[in-house]
Amino acid sequence: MSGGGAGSGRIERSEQVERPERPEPPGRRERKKAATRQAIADAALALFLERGYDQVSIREIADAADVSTTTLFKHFSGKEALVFDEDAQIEARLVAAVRDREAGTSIPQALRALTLERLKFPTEDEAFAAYTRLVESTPVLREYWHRMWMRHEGALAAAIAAEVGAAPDDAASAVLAHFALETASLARASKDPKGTVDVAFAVLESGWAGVEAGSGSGVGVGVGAGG
Amino acid sequence: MSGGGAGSGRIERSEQVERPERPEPPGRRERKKAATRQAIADAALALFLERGYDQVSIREIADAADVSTTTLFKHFSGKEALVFDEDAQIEARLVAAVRDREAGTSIPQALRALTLERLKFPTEDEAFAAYTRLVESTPVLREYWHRMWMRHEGALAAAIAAEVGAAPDDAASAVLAHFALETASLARASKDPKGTVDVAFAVLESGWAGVEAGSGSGVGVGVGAGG
DNA sequence: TTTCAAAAGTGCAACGAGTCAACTTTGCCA
DNA sequence: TGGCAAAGTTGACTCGTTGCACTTTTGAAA
Repeated sequence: MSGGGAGSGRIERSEQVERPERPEPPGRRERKKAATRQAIADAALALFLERGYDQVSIREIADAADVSTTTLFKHFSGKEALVFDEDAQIEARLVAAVRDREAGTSIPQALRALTLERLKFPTEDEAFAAYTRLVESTPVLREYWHRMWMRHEGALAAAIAAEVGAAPDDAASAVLAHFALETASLARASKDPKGTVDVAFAVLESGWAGVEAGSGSGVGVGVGAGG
Repeated sequence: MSGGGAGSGRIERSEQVERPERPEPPGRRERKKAATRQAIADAALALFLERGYDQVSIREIADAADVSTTTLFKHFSGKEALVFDEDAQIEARLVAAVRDREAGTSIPQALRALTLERLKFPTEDEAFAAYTRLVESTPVLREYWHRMWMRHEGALAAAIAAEVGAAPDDAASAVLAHFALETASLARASKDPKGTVDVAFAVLESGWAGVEAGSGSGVGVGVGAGG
């Protein structure tokens, strides 16, 4: 699920949405390149959904997309990457959730909201549900997703530190960032995701209030959303 | 670092310690089997330390130990496993730390002590330091260690739940177990491991006190539970 | 327009990890 | 001693991934 809400998951390939970021590819070359990439991704997802991730080989995907395996790996860093889009906006949304939160909202509360939003997936959309099932049921894909998600740990920690006026490598901010991000995986593995998220952020909420109050230079500890 | 204190790391192969668990192998057969396993592990570690993990192939290790690759994989589940011992006692120590803690010691406090003990490694022992360096500098080995470590999450969560009289699948206990175990990895990546452990468990300490008190229904945090 | 070199795309063959299916050796025990 | 089962061997095979060489495209100079 690389794109919970607005859209960035690989599943979107089937919806012909016009991305505002790249309205029209500049040159003929880039357009062809994008088409090749899309053909590979489409073939891969179709085969994965049909027979399961482990039952499909790279060579089969390359054949289905009518390219060589070398070309496939020029477009995607590995087999797992065939399932996910890059989704550069994840990090921006995490940082924004912390920086632009409303007054009176604590940092853990803001992160809780974003985590819940990301866990919520519409079971109505059968195609998306199938995609989710594929990722959830394949350990290597779950781990890849987890790595992608945790890659933003540093940026989130820095955003939190900036918000409370601490050094960029502040330990407490790093701890909060790590635990908050980990909550998504924890909840996903739980049989009551929402309840787990609530409990986790309840712990972080009161725990964070404690360490923040006792942190060295007491900058405006309140919720005053700077920025 | 699969064996911080008393000993269970693969590095022990060089110290001829007599393990109380298996004082003397029963038959010649099992002794030979253990010897083969040890020869493979020794050859692997020696080569890894000499040239680096990625620069050594399975076949080289098998050759050095004078066995076939098939035999090697009969003894070890994969290349990463060549570096770590099974270490079944980790889980026992985690559960014991929670169950047998002294009166007046909170569960997070007990887990903090165990985490700190596990992070502390003697830099005096050059062989062990080299082993640590190998694991730390090889991403795939770090990840493998993390997976090994987190595998005990369920058992720890159950122990915590039992201790506070909650159901075995209690969400709060699962959250505490997960966060407490994650702290080890978080601290290892930090430039001030001990400080990070202190901050992380400070968060968990006060956070846990909050949810434990309010367990049952509404957690004492007024976050608008939409949904 | 022609020419040409760099860049980008492509394909083949190969490498390393890991598996599989037969077959041989070896310890164990009746 | 004979026979069973575990341990080990061999060789070929699959699969993800990469290096190398070859072809096409592109942009700029002549």
